Amino acid sequence: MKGPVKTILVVDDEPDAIELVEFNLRAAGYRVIAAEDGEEAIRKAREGLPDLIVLDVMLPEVDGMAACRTLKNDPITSDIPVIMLTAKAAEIDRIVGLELGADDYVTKPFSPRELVLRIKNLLSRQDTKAAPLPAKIVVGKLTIDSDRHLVLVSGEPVELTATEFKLLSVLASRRGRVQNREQLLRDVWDYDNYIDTRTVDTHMRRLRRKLGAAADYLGTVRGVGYRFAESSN
Amino acid sequence: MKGPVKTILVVDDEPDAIELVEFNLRAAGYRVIAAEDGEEAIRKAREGLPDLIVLDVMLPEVDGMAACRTLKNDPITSDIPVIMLTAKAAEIDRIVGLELGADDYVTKPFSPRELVLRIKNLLSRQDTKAAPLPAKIVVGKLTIDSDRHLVLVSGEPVELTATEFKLLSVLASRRGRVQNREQLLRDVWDYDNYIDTRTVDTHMRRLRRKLGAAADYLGTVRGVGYRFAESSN
DNA sequence: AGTCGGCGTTACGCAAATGTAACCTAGGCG
DNA sequence: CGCCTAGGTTACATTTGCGTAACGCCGACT
Repeated sequence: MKGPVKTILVVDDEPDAIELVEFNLRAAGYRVIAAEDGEEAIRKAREGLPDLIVLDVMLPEVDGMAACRTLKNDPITSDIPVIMLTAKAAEIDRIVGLELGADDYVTKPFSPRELVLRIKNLLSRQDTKAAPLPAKIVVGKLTIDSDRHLVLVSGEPVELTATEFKLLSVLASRRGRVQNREQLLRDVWDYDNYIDTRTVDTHMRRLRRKLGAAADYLGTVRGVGYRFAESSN
Repeated sequence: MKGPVKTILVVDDEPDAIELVEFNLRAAGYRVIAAEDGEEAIRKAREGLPDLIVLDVMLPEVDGMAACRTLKNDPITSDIPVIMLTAKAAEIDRIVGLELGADDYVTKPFSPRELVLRIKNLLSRQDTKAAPLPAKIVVGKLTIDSDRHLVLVSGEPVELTATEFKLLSVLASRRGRVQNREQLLRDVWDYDNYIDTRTVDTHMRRLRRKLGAAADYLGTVRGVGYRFAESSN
């Protein structure tokens, strides 16, 4: 399933840099719009509502950091992921400290490949974050009803704890897509970052045991994460 | 405000009929999935969870009426409005008499325009179903009469305070669905936000004690909230 | 003023749920 | 064939959530 074409707003004051990035993003299948200073960037972000913004730190007029802060404070644009381009790695710490709300950082010079990867990463995260968990999910002999907080396997109710239920719901709602442990910790444990990733394994184990016959749906993708699939093996 | 695209499941064994309906519904902005017999219809309804079902009365295998009854008896699909297609107007009375639970009837041949109008009508009704508290709720040995502010357990009146009564009513009116403490505070205590969520627990305790034998209906879903259910344990 | 019932809060203890660590198993690679 | 790593499995200490009871405030009624 292929989503609609994503639009990226690229902001840099050097035409050469713009051209390079633009060329590579187009090649990767994105639509690109460009801006050359912070003011233009904010205007185009508000008007074009791009799916992601690549923003150079150093800009004439309104500089990149100020632009980032403005974008993130404006409810219209605050959900758009921002990748900041910095000249020196050392700058990143300082920028992060300012809590501008940028979502990722890339140091110049960067390989176009790396930038595209980071963009993909951020966009996919955005996709999965947006969709709220559906109220009911029915797959084969498994039924998940969020309203009633009820799980049925072949019609028989199964008792799950709150965490187990949420884990199952998140996996099932992303049917077929592999979720790595970090994603699961983020989505099930709500940004509670100080939890060991192996904890996910333990809960998967508990889930599988309780689901019995329906445990087949919970597949492991070695080295990557877990996935909800109809035919797992 | 434009909601998400609605999905309609169309069930008919004549490909021509499906095609006609499908074309017109698509034109009206709906997503359409199709099924050709009752069994397929039930399966696709459970898995696809469409927002509405258009169901022909005459079908091979499991016929339309049986399918309708099955759909309406299954908690997963029972909320989905069903429009039945019948060949003769005279049939409608008979079908209504069977109390299948269908929400509307359209006789063949029908104008696509008419069908679309009825669909819109049913869907909008679905959206605005903000369910006010019903006047009377009777579940097993428990009777709640809002008008008289009266609760009976196995025919015996039970004295409840105003808060207890409202809490019980709200829970009972959402039978089966789990309500978290915030929801209960909102609906029972009317937006009085400065109340500790643990207060809900205390009132649940008082309610349970007063209800005695009927306290079984009040289930706890650990980590989530409370639920009114017929079989709690 | 004094009493009383209803309500929100707080304290406490038990049991379920949870996170972690340790050990075991199996798949992938040389 | 044996190592190595990722994940399965198990056990356990800790944490959390809730039932329960007791307290104190407040308004109504006497």
